[in-house]
Amino acid sequence: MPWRKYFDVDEALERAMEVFWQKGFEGTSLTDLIEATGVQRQSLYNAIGDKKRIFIRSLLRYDTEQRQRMLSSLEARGEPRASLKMLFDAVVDQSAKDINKRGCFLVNTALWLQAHDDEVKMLVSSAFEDFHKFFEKQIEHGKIRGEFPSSLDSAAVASGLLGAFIGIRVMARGAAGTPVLRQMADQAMRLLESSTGDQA
Amino acid sequence: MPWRKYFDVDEALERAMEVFWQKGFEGTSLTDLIEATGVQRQSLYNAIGDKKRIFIRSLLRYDTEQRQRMLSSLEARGEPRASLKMLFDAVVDQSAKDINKRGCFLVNTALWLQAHDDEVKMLVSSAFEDFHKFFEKQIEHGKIRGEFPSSLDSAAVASGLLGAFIGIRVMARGAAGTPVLRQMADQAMRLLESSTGDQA
DNA sequence: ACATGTATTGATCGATCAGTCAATACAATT
DNA sequence: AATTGTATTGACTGATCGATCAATACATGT
Repeated sequence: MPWRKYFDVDEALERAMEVFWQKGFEGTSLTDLIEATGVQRQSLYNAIGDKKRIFIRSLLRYDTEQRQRMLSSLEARGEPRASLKMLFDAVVDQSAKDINKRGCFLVNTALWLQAHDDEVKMLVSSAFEDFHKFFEKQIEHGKIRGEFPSSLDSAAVASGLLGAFIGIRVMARGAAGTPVLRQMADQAMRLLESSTGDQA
Repeated sequence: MPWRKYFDVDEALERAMEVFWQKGFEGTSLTDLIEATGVQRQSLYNAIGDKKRIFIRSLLRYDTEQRQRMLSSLEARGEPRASLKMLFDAVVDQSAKDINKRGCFLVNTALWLQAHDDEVKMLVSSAFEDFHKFFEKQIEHGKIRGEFPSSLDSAAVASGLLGAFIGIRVMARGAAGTPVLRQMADQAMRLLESSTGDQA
């Protein structure tokens, strides 16, 4: 019967993800993917599919390995304020260290949703919805624990945090230095304090 | 002597800007530009330059006509709180109306700075610096006028506003609906209120 | 009316793109 | 060891990319 030995698809996807992450869909050629994965064209097609499919699989991998893993580990701590602070600190830290200035694969993709089909749009949108839900849940939990003022509009503040997060990720790609990113993160945390307008 | 009649370079740049704005540098082909401007290849090369040059001229045009015009008109009002509110309202409004979901040309470009050369990087960075300065000046002015609490860290809040602005612009490209954008804008305005942490 | 010299035009360049095909390599089954 | 059938390999497809060339069109200055 047939030859059953494959190259490691997961490993290839990991490499492909890194390339797409940094150079985007249009900026990445199949030649780039071949060089990065060490896998020949036809083998990629056989094992995964065409370029769009490789991209989606890569994005999916990022979503589960980076975003979901991060969020659920933070969720497990049970200390909303500390978790949110850790999240924003981690983003700034990560951006400062990232010499390639890759930012966030999901955010990078979100800016060019029009160029992609509905499958990618759904993936990105639901990832951001998930992100929003995470923020909202943390805020709700924090309000119960007395870490945040109960006057906060959890859903609205969650949107604010999401926006700030994305802003940081965009600026981290090269348009701003670490100090500004740090300020952005600090200001995001300020949204969790009660403000003079809340009582109105 | 020579034939002195040209096509309208400014008009061509306006059309080119619209295409680059929506599809990005890599997503736009010379054929796209020719169709959009109605100008032949060689004429574009003669009058403006190569694709990179057309892109830079388009981006420069956007920067002066959209960003600078908006900011200086807001600056002229002399009412910082109202101006900042108008800015964020305008962004949300504009995003809601924009059927093509173009977002902001500068933000779109900022996410792929690595693909561009230093000239583009400088252009985008200084545009964002300018944006930051605008926010900071408005906050400073508002503090003097008593519209904002003097306890605010103007530079830090300016970073927060810039981050929020960018976040809105990114999500407006398709990953979120108008209600979420509105929440983001409202939360940005909350950064201008005094919060419990300010006195620490 | 003629000469001048730039603007425009259409054809075309080599490079690269995503994707495919046919030949080969080789492990598993008999 | 011969057969079987998938994995791999490298050559190749037409399309499209940005950019250039040579020929033409034509307003201007004499």
